[in-house]
Amino acid sequence: MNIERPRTRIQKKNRQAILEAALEVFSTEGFRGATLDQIAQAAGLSKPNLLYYFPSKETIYTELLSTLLDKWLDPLRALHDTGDPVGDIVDYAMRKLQMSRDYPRESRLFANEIVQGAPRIFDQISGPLKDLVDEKSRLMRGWANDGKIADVDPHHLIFSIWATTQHYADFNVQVCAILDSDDGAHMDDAAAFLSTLYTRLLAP
Amino acid sequence: MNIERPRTRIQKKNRQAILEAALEVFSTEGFRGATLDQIAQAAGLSKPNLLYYFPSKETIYTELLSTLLDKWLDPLRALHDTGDPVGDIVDYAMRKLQMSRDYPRESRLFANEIVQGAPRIFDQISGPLKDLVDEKSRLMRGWANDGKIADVDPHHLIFSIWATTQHYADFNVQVCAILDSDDGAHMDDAAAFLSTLYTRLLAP
DNA sequence: GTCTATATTAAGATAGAC
DNA sequence: GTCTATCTTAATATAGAC
Repeated sequence: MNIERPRTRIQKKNRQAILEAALEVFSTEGFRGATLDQIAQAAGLSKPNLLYYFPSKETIYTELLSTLLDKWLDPLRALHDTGDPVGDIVDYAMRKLQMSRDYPRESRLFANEIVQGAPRIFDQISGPLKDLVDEKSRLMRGWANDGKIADVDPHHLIFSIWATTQHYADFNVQVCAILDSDDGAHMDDAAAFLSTLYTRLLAP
Repeated sequence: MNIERPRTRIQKKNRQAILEAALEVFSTEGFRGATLDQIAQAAGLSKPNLLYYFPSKETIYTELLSTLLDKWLDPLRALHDTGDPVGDIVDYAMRKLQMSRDYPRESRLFANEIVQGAPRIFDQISGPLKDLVDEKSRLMRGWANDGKIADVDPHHLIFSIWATTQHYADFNVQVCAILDSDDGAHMDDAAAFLSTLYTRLLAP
């Protein structure tokens, strides 16, 4: 307790390097497709050394998933009443689109997991995630009852915002191929389109 | 050439059983996650017998992908001018939603492939798929120029229709968990929501 | 904490009998 | 066409020296 422990600093640095490398590999290969060799190489460590920091491949993966889910839900948590409900919801969609632009690997990590049936994160989806969605759905329901936004199903509205924004991360290869566009060059067009889409839908 | 060849009938039946089993397994496990053991068992064949019909795991997978992509694009091909452009586009979205309801495994097969960078189907995306999308985008651009639909970016409109409809197949586990709903019980609500979404967007 | 070497499975694919 | 047996490789994980 008297002097600093440099070992801890090294540990933190290596753990971070591993999680960063694991995000890179898991997000493009999925859980089964990723190998510890790939992750170790990307992290600049040997495979046994990697397993010194995490007991198993599964542990790395689940730690990644649950850590990132929290960050992933920040935009939805931030949704609240500022006096302009339509603007609040459109802003939420824009923040989600920003997340897809800035953190596409996180988005693809979740996409891989959910598409394959959420075998390792189902509890967090049916628990905390569902609770948050239900809470924000009640908020939107209230706006609809007050005539502040159009009367649409809040759950399906949230699904559509997730789908349309995450599409630019999860299906990025397809989007770029069809638009003949580099990564992210089309994001301003996407923002304009989605802003129009949800503004017209929600106008009371 | 004189009498029928029962071997051919057996071959066709087994090939079909293998492709059906492979669709089931690949769509939930992804290419790397799926094993020939799983596919063989699901098809009711031994593993060597399976490899008598297809030379490799990769062959099964790519044959599935390219066969199904064709069927998958039928709704978009069917999009044409009937005199009611807004209705035509909404109908397209409804047909796509039907596909997600009726063929969720096909949707997840493609989702797995695209999310992971489309390593085995990229050529068909940047070729035939892009051509079809560009053609239908020109059609919609014409409608917008004639004032028959609102002036929105056709490519991003198509992306949003894909995203919102396929979401109900690809992220089905999450949708069901959040809605506390069984498979497909919410599809009518989804149809109503999406119909409203695109009708309001496109009204000139 | 990090390494080399290795144990242990699992999985794609083949050989060869029937 | 179908099977049993097997080859081969790759991948997770561990042992044990340093």
